[in-house]
Amino acid sequence: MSERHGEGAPTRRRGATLENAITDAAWAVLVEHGYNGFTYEAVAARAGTSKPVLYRRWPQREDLLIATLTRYWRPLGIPDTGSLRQDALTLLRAVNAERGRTVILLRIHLADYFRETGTDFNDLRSRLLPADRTPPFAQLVDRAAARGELTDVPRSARVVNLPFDLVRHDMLMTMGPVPDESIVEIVDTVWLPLLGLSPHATHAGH
Amino acid sequence: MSERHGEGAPTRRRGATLENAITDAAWAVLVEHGYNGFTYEAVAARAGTSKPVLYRRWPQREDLLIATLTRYWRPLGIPDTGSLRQDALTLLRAVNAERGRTVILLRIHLADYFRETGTDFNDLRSRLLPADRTPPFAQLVDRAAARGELTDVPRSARVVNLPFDLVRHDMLMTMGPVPDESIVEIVDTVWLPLLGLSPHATHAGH
DNA sequence: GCAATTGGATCCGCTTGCGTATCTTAACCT
DNA sequence: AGGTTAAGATACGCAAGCGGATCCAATTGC
Repeated sequence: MSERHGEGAPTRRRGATLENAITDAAWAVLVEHGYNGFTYEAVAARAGTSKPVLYRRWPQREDLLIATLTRYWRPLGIPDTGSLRQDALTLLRAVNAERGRTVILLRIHLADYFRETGTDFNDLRSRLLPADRTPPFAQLVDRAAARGELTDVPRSARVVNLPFDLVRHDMLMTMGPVPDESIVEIVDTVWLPLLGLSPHATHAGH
Repeated sequence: MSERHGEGAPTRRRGATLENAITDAAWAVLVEHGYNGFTYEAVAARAGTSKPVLYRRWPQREDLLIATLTRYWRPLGIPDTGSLRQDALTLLRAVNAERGRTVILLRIHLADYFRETGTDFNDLRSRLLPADRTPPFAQLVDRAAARGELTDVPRSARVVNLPFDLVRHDMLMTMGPVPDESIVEIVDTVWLPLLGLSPHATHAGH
């Protein structure tokens, strides 16, 4: 900004305030222009600062990328409503709301990054998340079995993670969040029947 | 190539021969470097020719892209083996083999193209394929119902297309073809049970 | 065999982003 | 208050790709 804003004293950000402003701008650029539009010039311009400020903190583009993603990637909270169906719906809605853009970003817009660095989505995830816990839906199913809502037979990961995969699939196809009816449909007409439950045999119908 | 090759007469391609060589090179560049690496210079170099040759034929980058994709996008053949399970396996294997790279390319590497042009995957598909026929899996299910293999109740598109979606999902996640066991698993442990069939109740087991 | 095409090499000016250096001055510390 | 830190503007040479123009010669059609 070479312009003075209004007549107020020129404001100059520092430290964490500045870093947050920059990673916010970086995120916006990433979402709007993809990894190849993710240039130091674009991020600096968007953040209202200049390239040297970025280079001083993140010498490599990858450093800036990681810092940006870290700010926007939160581990999912695992719901516990007492009903498998409600747990599933709640979790999928959270995924849809919180991760709608992130999933697109990671899987699609970062494809160039993965190719350039020779890395993989899993490499990136292990840099963002501490450990590999059991997948969210496996936790839901385990708890439902412990409650007696499901019989305690082994189930394939494919069936257990099916709703997650289908929602992710729809997000990738539409490049955005998924309508809520799709989530309900996936749970009620695909997943619960496969597990041997009918949607309304459980408590807490919809 | 300013080098002469061996001592043979310098060969100069023309017409269709040249165009095929160029679109082949363009495809290779697209697969290896994505849409942003899909430059006239890179394609020309790869094809062993020069930029003006490309510009003479395809003035816009999009023209070259469409010409390239057209060469590599074939409508799927719909199998008819007499058994729903075999039909499904055959179709999914064909998708996996023929479209493994294409799906990745279209969905992921062309994300930048879609954003830049403001277009959509469906826009592109309608430029590559003539009409929108009924989806492949709907045809399989209709035929199975006509044979009496399935009862003739209405089924949601979600359930009908489930195997296609799951294979596509796996291809997108692994950025490549899917192991054959996944295909069998999807059909036998997910789809057929959902349709009310057990994998081996039909003829022609695996 | 000769003339018309057209493939292929080379060069142009332009733009964008890179990564760094320099300089000012606002914001903070003690 | 005075000194230190670092934000932010500006400029740099470099490289890649763009979209053409120019030129030569290999191929083809007649």
